[in-house]
Amino acid sequence: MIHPISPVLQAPSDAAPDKTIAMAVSRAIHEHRLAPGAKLGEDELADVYGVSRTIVRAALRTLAHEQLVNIKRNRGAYVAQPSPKEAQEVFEARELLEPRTAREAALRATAADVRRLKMHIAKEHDALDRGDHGGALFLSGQLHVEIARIAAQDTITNFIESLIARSSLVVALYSRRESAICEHHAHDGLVEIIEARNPDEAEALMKSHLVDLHSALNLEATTHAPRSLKDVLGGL
Amino acid sequence: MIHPISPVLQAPSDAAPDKTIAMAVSRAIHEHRLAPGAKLGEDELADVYGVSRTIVRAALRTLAHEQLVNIKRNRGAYVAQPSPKEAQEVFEARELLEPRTAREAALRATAADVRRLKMHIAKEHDALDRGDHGGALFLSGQLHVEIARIAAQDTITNFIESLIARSSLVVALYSRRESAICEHHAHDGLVEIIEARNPDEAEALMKSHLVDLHSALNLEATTHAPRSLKDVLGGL
DNA sequence: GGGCACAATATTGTATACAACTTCGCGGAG
DNA sequence: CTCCGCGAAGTTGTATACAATATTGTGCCC
Repeated sequence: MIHPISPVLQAPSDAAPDKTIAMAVSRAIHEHRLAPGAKLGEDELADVYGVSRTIVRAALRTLAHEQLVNIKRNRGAYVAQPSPKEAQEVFEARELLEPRTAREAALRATAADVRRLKMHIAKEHDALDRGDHGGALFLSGQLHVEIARIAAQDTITNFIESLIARSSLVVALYSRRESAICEHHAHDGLVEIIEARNPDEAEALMKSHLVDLHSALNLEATTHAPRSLKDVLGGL
Repeated sequence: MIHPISPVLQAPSDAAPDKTIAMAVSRAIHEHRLAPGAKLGEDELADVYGVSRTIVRAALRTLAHEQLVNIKRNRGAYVAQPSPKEAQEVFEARELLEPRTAREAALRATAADVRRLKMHIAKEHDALDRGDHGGALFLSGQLHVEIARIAAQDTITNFIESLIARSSLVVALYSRRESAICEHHAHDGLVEIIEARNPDEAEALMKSHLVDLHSALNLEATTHAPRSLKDVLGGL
């Protein structure tokens, strides 16, 4: 079976243009080039990508459905700012879904799958070495998607994709450690265990990996409210 | 906290018109008034709802994202026809998510919540008594959403909503018993246990309820392929 | 009579024009 | 000086016009 979704989050050039734009913006969010709260003006985007607002609106709608973007009627689209509660929920959901997919992946992974995962990790290391922080962040999330994909449960994989995209926003808002990227050794370990076809350990390791990530967040409602301008500059 | 989503799947009249249409179509699918595979012409819908194609297209896009509708580029939108594999996945995902929400609901349900659930069941019975098969089918699914809502995990609730919508299509395609609606006694039992604040039993009962539903399906790939015309009339 | 090519029709995709709404700035009244 | 209201500018929402693509129908050729 051929994976229906492009593994690099890049639309083929002959695809629907709105999907191309949605992916480009999505990627910019993943890589923390677009901060939570950033305004996404329609004319501006239309100009950047050389299409009409019609297309841009379709793309924004897609992103809104994935909860990466907030569309306020008559007031425009903004990169989403998950509340602490939402952030909590995203990770709880991941902790529910991903251990299961890790287990399934350990059961089903082919040699080719494992090869792909290893290549993925190599790219991740490479990006970090090159100082491409954004790229590493993005790839780090995508590894989780790749693992879910091996489990061959498209429905759950789609959920996970959506959760990982939102995790990017959560990390941008609430990460307390500077580099809250998945530590590489964690990912190395995961892939090794999948290669070893050890479902129980894969499940457990994924769970603990997610708990680690979760606990690296600072979700105190008091410190980080959904950062509005008033809030940021309120002291003055 | 006020529930942000309308519990009756009906958009307020002052809301965005595309959401109104999306909900109307969604409901028609829920109630099996729109069969899987039905073509959803843009002009036709625009005419029915008295809006321009712009709005209709937005609505169709929303439905496509929920996987209730399949949009084939340049060829139109059709009510989705989940494959047996997809059907399987939908129920597996439900079996993973819903027992958890049932547990949580049993822990958190207020008296008002329980009252709402009971009223919901009453409406369900009522619809059946009136012979409103479609309405009963719809309400039956919505009860699961209501329970998820009590768990107050919006992220997971959204997933479940999406899964239940798709379940409607799955039932339309693969149900082997005539009335594959959740049996009322099953729902009665669920609500009772939630009222009794018994999380363990709630979790177990939801799980077995879903397994029941799942096993009422005939997912043999040979018998029910995604019904295309060729397939239906192939014998001639 | 069957099959293929081409024209006619219908439907979807995109851009643009216009309407509605929000926001910002100005000016006057208190 | 502050506050309210009004108007201008800018942005989003919707409808429509046009372009591109798929589908259907017709007629010619074999």
